[in-house]
Amino acid sequence: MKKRLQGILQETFKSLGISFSGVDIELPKEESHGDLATPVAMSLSKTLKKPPRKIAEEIIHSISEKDTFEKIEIAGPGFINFTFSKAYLYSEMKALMRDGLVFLRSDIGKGKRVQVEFVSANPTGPLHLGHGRGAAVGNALSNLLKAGGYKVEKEFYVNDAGRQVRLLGMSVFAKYKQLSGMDYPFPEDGYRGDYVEELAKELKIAYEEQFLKMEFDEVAETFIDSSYKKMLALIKKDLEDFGVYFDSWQSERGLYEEDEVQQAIKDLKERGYIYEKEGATWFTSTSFGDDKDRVIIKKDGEYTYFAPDIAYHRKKIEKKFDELIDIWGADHHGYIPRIQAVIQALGYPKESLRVLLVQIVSLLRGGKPVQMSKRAGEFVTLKEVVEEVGADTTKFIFLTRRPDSHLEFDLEVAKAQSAENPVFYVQYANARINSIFAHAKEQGIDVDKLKNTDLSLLNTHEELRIIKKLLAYPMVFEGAVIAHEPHRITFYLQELAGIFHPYYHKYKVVTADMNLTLARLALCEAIRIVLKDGFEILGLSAPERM
RNA sequence: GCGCCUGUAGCUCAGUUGGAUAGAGCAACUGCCUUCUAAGCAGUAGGCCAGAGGUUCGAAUCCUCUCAGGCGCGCCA
Repeated sequence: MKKRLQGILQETFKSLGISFSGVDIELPKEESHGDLATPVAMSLSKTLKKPPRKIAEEIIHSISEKDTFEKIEIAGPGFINFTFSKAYLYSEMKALMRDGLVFLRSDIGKGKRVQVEFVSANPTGPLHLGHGRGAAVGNALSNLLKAGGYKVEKEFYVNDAGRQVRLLGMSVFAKYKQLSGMDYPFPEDGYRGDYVEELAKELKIAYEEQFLKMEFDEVAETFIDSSYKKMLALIKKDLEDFGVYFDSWQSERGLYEEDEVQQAIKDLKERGYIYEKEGATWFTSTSFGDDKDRVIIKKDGEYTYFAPDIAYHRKKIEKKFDELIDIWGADHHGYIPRIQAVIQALGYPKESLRVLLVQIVSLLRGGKPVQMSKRAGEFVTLKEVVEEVGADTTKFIFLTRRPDSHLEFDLEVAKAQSAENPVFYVQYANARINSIFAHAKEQGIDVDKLKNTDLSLLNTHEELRIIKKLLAYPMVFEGAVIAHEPHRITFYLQELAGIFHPYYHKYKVVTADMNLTLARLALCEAIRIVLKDGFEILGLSAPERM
């Protein structure tokens, strides 16, 4: 639809001798403003030194392919509003049904390789709701980009080295001793969740009392490794239950083992971005706009957490992806300048890495904040939320908001709404269509004949409105891919369902009039194709009956 | 103190990167099941887009300032 108009306008401009690249075409909000509109006459008014309406007139006058349109109007301060002819709409709808995804999606990525890194939670405890938001957004974004012609790799960075997993091991060790009645101090900032006790119990069963007399350092490896591995397995399981799968799990330890950390520092040193001061090793991130230089090797010889992060991003960028996307919790936004400094120090443009911030989720129950204290180990996990309100609902709530908006997730509202929840509203449209088809089959209608249906029988206002909405999908899709914004798809689906349900209520699809029935079934089929594509991108299920 | 994010209907949020008379869903009120699914439909009501300036044909959107909330500013991760 848009492409066609673009082509026509391009030609028109040529014949008028006006050079104008990238004609702005938009979907008007108001139905009376036609199917597509362009404000181009207004933008040209200054350079051409003519009033916009006059320019619009000239443009309209020079359009050769009048058959495509039912009418072309000048409106308001100089908009040109295009209303497509029915014949054109039917032919496009036919193309949609024939070509399916080829019609709906467009190849924006052109095979470009992009890596999306998300969740990357420390394997020291279960995922919480904030991770869930990252998971839902990262997954939908990956699907969206894939649908838009990118080759996408989804990666989870596993912090399996360093202080945090060690602390987990120590916590489990302390619990292990305490379980045997020993008076053993729990680490200062240790992990206190119930899962720590579970891990300790499992180790006690496996090793009985053989470590009781030992110090932590003697058994550190056993306790750390078995603990974080179990947590990681749990995280993986929770993500799978949430419908999120990764292509790659990059281990932080692996970076040390493969000498990547050392190499990365050496690399930066050779480039002249490393210096020693007060016994520590520093990276000159201020050369690239960071507030201060950052320590990468401490006075005591230990690496800071930043060192493996440097190595990790160096490794990523040297894999030569065309685009790197990191999805972080907004509380980490302060790290953006230093990571981008790394990117630049390694000789790549800042834009090679795109950091998408996902804002904090505050969890409420009945309007009251749910108290969460990580230190005391009291927090609601993603798993619990998914069990309580459902995976589709949870995802949908995340995907009906911009990632950078602060989000209030009220468990009661999410559940109480469940009867009239937007996600069900959209899924219900799909279920209804399935049910229509089931009914049609029962009536002995040959559902496979839809391809040759006479679509011109679809000429009520509601039907034309639906067809136009379907034909707008490629524009919405394209916009979503370019902007990297899956939530646009969510809103589109709600709008589509929002015109299907009234239609369903007002008209019967399966009637005695066979040709009309087939035409309406074709319309339903087209809706189903689009809904299904949207569900797939958002990672939602498409239940056949509800 | 500095930096980032946010501020739109009673509540939760959109607003097509600057377009036309700012939109949904909840909640409230009035109606609709003998029909392909009522997880639905029809209707009513709800707004100083936090505030003040500026930029221009045109601002919720861009710039400056103010106010409010959130989050960051370690040789912690």
